[in-house]
Amino acid sequence: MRVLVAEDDDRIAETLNVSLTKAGFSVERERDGEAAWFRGDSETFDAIVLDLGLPQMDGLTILKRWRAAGRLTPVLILTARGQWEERVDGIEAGADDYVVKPFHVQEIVARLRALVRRANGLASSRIAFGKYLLDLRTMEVTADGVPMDLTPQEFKLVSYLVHRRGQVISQLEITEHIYNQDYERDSNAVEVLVARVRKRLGADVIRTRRGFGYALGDGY
Amino acid sequence: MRVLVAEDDDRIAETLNVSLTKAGFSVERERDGEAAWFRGDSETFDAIVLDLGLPQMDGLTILKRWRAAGRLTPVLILTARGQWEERVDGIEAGADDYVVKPFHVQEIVARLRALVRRANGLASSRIAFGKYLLDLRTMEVTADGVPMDLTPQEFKLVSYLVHRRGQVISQLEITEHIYNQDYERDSNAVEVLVARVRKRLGADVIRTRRGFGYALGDGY
DNA sequence: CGGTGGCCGTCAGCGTTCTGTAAGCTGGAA
DNA sequence: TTCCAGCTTACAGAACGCTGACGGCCACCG
Repeated sequence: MRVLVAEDDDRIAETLNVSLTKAGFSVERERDGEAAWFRGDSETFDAIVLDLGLPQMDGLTILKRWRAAGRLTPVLILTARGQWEERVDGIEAGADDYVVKPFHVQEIVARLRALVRRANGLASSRIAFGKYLLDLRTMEVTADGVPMDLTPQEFKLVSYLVHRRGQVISQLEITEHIYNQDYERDSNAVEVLVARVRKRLGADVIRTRRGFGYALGDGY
Repeated sequence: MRVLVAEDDDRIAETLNVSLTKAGFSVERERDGEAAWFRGDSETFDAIVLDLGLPQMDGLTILKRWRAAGRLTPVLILTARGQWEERVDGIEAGADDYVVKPFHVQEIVARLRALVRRANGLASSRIAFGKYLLDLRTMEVTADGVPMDLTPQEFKLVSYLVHRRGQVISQLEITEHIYNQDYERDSNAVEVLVARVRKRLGADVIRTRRGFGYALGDGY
């Protein structure tokens, strides 16, 4: 497990380094924002610990850039006590978790483990597709942070397609997965639903494979 | 906050039940190991108090199974005085904290609160959200030092939402975590409760995500 | 012991939003 | 051109959540 620690305070960084190493992570460290952004953008880590108050480039900016570039590496944010707006901003910018300073190192370790597990397992709580971000925690699909206001059924459909990205899925399969068992065989409910999603997210999001079913559009 | 107490001794269990309930937890209890394991595996609790000496299935086994299955619920272990090895084993098996019998109930309460807080990434027992301050010890919500006089149920709701800030929580989840097991399936108790909290703290505090559930409002 | 007040779940009614259905239309494939 | 899978639109019933009123329950108090 490779972790990037982006933290300018030497004392904190050293504490993290010791504990994380002991916990079996291999730790890389950067002290300024620009360097941190570059490494996070060009290398692959299993998780990143990101202090919001970095010199050169602000932590939030870094995070947003990564997310905009489609980097899905789990990010744990370090924020000063009581800066709750920062936390909210951080989450909206795409942080997967945050910890308030001063913190217990054990906590960071535990949370990093959880993040990595979640990211490796099937269930990451945030999935990017095209310009959209699907968040299972908030049950939201956003484009650049703007919520798309999907209804429950619409969300289910998108969510299902995204989870099976790259595959063509028949109407029957869709029906079975997003409806209860008491569905009507001959019903155009799915077609209508697809139309509704297209109206919200754009016609390209769902591609029709006439005679076979539907799939996420190219580039999604 | 929903807590599972896995304890075979009726007297101890009852003591815990009373104190934890008074402290704002909703308590579920199991007396034997197998039942405890099953419930901890299949339901979600915010914390678990686990006696190591349970009939049917040993506490350590239970804990290991939960951890092996990826259950991250904070677990506080009850262990007999002087059983030093048990404690070590417990920690290695994935316990988050332990208390030695005989114990002061206050200590359990305090430690449980700390566990729940830590599990949710909150450092202090006083948590700010928006202009409000939530104090878990006094069970009070204040705005600029002015108490908002929430009733116990109202406080539970707010507290739960704050602990899970950033997530959308379904009515079912809310019911499960702030009421005891004997809840009515079809009841609008939660809706009414939400309305009452909004009347006190302002309509924005709780956002409705129609068809999904509730979440703390933007900026909280 | 009876009265009072606060808490809280239930209920009925209402407005809003969601969603499946139906009916007619479109467009791609053969 | 024909045909049919899929699209579009309108609509009505269902689902959802909000509100105000009510009453049971319990603690407190005279």
